[in-house]
Order: sequence, then structure tokens, then C-alpha cells
Amino acid sequence: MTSDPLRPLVDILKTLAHPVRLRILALLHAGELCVCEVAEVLGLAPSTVSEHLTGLRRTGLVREWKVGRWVHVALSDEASARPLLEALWPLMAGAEAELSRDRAQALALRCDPCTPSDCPPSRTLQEHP
Amino acid sequence: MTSDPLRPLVDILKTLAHPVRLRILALLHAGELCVCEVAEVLGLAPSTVSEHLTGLRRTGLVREWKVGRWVHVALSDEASARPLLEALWPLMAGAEAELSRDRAQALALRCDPCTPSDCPPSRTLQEHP
DNA sequence: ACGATGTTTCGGGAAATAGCGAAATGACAT
DNA sequence: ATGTCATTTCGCTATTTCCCGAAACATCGT
Repeated sequence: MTSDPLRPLVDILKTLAHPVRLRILALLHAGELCVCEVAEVLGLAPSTVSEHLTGLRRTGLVREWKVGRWVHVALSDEASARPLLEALWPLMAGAEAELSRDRAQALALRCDPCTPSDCPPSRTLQEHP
Repeated sequence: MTSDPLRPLVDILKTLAHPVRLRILALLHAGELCVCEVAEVLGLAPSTVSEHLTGLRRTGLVREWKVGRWVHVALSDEASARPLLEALWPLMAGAEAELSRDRAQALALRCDPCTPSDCPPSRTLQEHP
């Protein structure tokens, strides 16, 4: 009933206000990943990561699409999300050490030898976007 | 032990991620107020407002100082907070109707005839900063 | 000293959030 | 068809957040 016009902004800020979700966004800043890789890098249960990603998608910060049996995730390219994300990177500068460790681990996963059926489809992932 | 480098940023985002605290910041964008005026405008118990303000002060977004028996509040002018606050106003544009109603009510309070002892010391407050 | 007024702290109850494992779902491979 | 693997949904518990009223503080006026 009470149409609370601040609600959309509050939803976005609440979504941002969690260390795991910030780490996910920083990871995706280096390129797209699939859900299982994110879970592996963060050391969390897949169900936990899935729930975080649901929130990030609900607020339009992230987009997902299916590739075979994997779900790929990337930062949103919508006009409403871009400026907000761009404003976010400098704020995370203080955590660069941890975030670059995350990126390195994602990169390592990506390069691991694995059988074709174990390996999610190729995607871009760079150390320093 | 684990010194979580994202903690400071998460704290700030959590502080921002609440409609009441956003309304307080928007109110203070028009000028300083005392705690009881903020409580009156928002229609909340003074203790509730006090607790919100404690959070805002903890994260360096506002500053407070005593003036007689009143506590005045204003936006922080620290270098760390300024850019963040400046980035915030455009994000709140969608709630301009509600926020300007708040400002108008604060302005009205300010102009109410009141006995000297009931009246907080003078301060600046403008409709459109 | 006393009472009045503004503010903060404290205790508690309701609601939201975070994490997990187990079970359900969907897509591929054999 | 069946099994496997990636993902999501569900049920649950633990923790945190939010709001209030009562009580404690603090400051002013008389």
C-alpha cells in the first residue's frame, strides 16, 4: 500500500552491503564465470552462492544465462546498473589484496587441466580488467 | 583474526541501506537539525532516531555536537564522506516527492512560534540547497 | 535544590538475513 | 532409460536488525 519510493534504492544498497556479494561483483569485474566456479573460489556451498546471485539478479546488478548445464554469470550491462558499478570499484580499492587473490584463484581454476565434460565452456577472464 | 578488508565498506553500505537513514541524510542535505526535530519529521520515537544517528556517526557520514541541551546533527564534511554523499543525491532523485515533503515539514517546524525555552538555537535550513 | 526537557542506553519482542544440507529440477552423456 | 553433474528450492537454526517504552543521563531555568 504505502508505496515507499526509496525502496528500489534501499534494495540495491542492501544487496551491495554484504562482503560475499561484493567479492562476487569484483570477481565478475574480471570476466564472466559459472556458478560453481564462484562457489569454489569463495569456499561457500553452491546453494549459498545461488541465493546471493538471486539477490544480485533481482536488483539488476548481474545477468545470468544457461550454457549447457552451467549457468554463466556476468555483470549487468543495463544503463541503470553501469554507473553504480563503476562507482563501486574505487570504493573497494582498500580490499585489493583479497580481491586479487580471488581473481587469481578463478584464473587458476580456469586453467586447470580437466576432462571436456568437467570443464565449463570457455569464457573470458583476465587478471587485470 | 581474519581482518576482513571489505568490512569498512560493508559497514557504510549497511548504514545507507535503510529508508529512515536515507531520509535523515536527505534532510540534513538541506541544513543542520537537532535530534528532536528529526524525530518529529520522521514520526519516530526519539530513541529510535538516536540509534539511527549513532550508526550514521559511527560510519562517519554525519557529525553531531551539543548546543545547550540539544544535540545538533549535520552531514559530515570529512574528505572520506563527501564524495560518497555527493554520489548519493542523484540516486535518491526518484524519491524527490517524499524527501521534499520531509524538508518542508522541517522548515515548518523551524518557523513555528515557540517560547524561547522550547526553541532550539537557530540554525540554517533551506528548502533547496 | 528541584523540575522540566532533550538525549542516550537498556531490555525485549518481531522481523529480516545468512548459512547449510537435503531434496527437487534440468540438461547432458552413455 | 539411467546416471551424473550443475543449479535451485526448501526447511531449519543462528544471528542480526528494527522499533519501542522505561529508565538513566545531562543540561537548563527557576
